Amino acid sequence: MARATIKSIAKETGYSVGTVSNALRGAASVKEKTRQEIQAAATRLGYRVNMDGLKLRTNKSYRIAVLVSVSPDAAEEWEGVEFTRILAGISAALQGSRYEMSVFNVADIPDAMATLARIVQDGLADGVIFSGTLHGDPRIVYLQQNAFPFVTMGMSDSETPHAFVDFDSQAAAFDATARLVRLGHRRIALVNPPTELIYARQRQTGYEQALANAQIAPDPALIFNGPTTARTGQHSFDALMRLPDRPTACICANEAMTLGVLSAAHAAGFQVGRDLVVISTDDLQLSRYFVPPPSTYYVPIEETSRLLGEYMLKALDGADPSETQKKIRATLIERQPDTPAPQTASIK
Amino acid sequence: MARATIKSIAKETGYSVGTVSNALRGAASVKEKTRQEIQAAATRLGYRVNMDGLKLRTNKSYRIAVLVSVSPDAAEEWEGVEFTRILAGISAALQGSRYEMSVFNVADIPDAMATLARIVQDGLADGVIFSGTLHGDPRIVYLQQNAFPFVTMGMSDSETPHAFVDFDSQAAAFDATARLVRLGHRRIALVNPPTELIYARQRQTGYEQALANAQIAPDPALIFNGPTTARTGQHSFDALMRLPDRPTACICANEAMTLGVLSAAHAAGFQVGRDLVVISTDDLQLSRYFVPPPSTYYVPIEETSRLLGEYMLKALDGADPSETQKKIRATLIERQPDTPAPQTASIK
DNA sequence: CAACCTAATTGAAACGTTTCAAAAAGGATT
DNA sequence: AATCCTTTTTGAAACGTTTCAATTAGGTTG
Repeated sequence: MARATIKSIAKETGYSVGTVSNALRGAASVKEKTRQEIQAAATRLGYRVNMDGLKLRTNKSYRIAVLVSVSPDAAEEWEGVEFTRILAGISAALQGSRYEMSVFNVADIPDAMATLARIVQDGLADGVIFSGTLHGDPRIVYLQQNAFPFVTMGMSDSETPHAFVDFDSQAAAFDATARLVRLGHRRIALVNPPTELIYARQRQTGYEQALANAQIAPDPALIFNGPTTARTGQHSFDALMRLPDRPTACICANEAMTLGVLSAAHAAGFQVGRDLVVISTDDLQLSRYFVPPPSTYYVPIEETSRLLGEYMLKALDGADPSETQKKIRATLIERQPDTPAPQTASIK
Repeated sequence: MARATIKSIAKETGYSVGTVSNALRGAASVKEKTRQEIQAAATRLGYRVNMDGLKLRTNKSYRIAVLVSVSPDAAEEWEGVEFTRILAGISAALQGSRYEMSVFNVADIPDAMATLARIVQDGLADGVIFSGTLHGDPRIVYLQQNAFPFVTMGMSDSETPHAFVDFDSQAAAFDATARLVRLGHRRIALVNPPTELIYARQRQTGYEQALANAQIAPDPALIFNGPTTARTGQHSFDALMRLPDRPTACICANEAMTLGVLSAAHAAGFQVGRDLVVISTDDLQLSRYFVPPPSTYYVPIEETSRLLGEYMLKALDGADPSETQKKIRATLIERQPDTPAPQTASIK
């Protein structure tokens, strides 16, 4: 038995194709009794709309493009792992809707721009989701110019409001710093993402605010920026240890960086937890298995990503940006005993 | 300017729609000169086929379904992370073809069967790729019965040959075990995936062969099976340490399990590398950052996954299974000094 | 009951593609 | 020049859907 179509339902019920189509979409012009009758037949025959016919007719793609940035060395490094969860979250939100998720791998920003141009011009998708918002993000500029629906993971500095879901990086960095200060730490390192990322600035601001509150002058030598990989963590630690006045604590922006710091510390013979305190922000919940397991600010990323999908659907529905913006606070998971600062930055 | 279609090319060149369609597909019935003329017009107008029209007409989906198994606790654990790479590889292979990749999340085997039924019956995809082959795998049985094209990651015990890409798990386990035996280890633990997975058996076989070669009787107490997560590694280690006669080495099936073992060892005050040797198999290249970094058998998973995509395309093209089967050897990356076995299983 | 209005239904066209029987165009052979 | 092949091109139908002008049915009103 072939798959049920609008036509077969029309034949079955005796109504015309047009009526069946209208009925199934719940158009007001169809009499309620008729609607029910047609609906019943549809369920009985196991009707499911053929998206190809629909797309062809409506000239909509019913697709949400998700831009996934994979840097060239991603294959060598632990980068972009969180995308698995992000995609899972988005796809969960799209379940039940007519939209499907389509992944576009992009290498860098120019590549992303080229991809967006294709998406917008060729109608490859009806909306876009991407992460890693930049200062004066060209992607946002372009999409807003073309009035193309999108949701970002991370807020932007765009004048025009748009849909986004963001972690409150500033608050997390502030809390982490303040916590360490409270324990007596005065020289605290910050291992941060590349400066062009908005949330790198947010983190740094939170960090500096907490220091200012404690009247500690920030030291630029303690701040590192780089790709959110273990390698960056490793290199940051190595550089830190070459400083004449070493830090007693280190705040990392994600698990990969944390892993790199721990790895380098071990290689250098440092005992983390005694010589140095490390605090992280979690992507997955992996850091509990690190040696030693660090305290961490955790955000359930999959759940958060679901919001991305939901906001996208709302945006496509014409929702006002004010309904599709959210900032999410991270929660602290304590794994290290509250190690106070050593009297002097200790050397093994 | 609207997007070019076959119709607009027909108008432009003066040929009929049918001729243009045939020409663009390179049908032999079209005169070479005409073909070139039409082809030129197509390029000039920037023609790109509209897949929705194509799909509707041909009743093909031009889609490759990839079954991604996410267990319920995947969100809590480091499981399925390698899928990011697998998907990237497959999608790379599909680049340039008319096929696109479509991800189907499935929770377990019954769920996978239900999904496959939908895919096959409703024509959701033209071919399927999945991993984690089982003994008497019902997915393979079903797809073969329905003559539906598929490629598996991992070989199967099916009578009928089919396309697959596999790691040579048996060889890797054999090599790892033999290497440890050579260093004097006699009690070697094996932290393995669930027994129903074919490659779990393969690993165990390789392990037992190497032991047999050295005339060491295998001890069932040293073999653990469970989800390939850090938690399994952790629990395995804890159980191992309760044995009266402890192992001096441990072979883990993937990075997550390795991480779990290292974590548990650290928590128990064991010094890995002195008290116990751990050897891993890599998914990503992450274990180099572990504390301490273990030696590992590595397979470039993304590159391998590309083969999955290529074989899928070949299979859809009607290629013989013999052309679409490959076993890949892992290469050893040494990170631990070749730690010999301690005189007795040492306790801290 | 005729006339009118509203509510409900129909029919046909259109989206871009492939496919295939039929027609047209060329050539070669008588 | 008539006939017959072969090569090339055409025209129309079909895939499943939406959309919209036109038609019909069903009531109300005068």
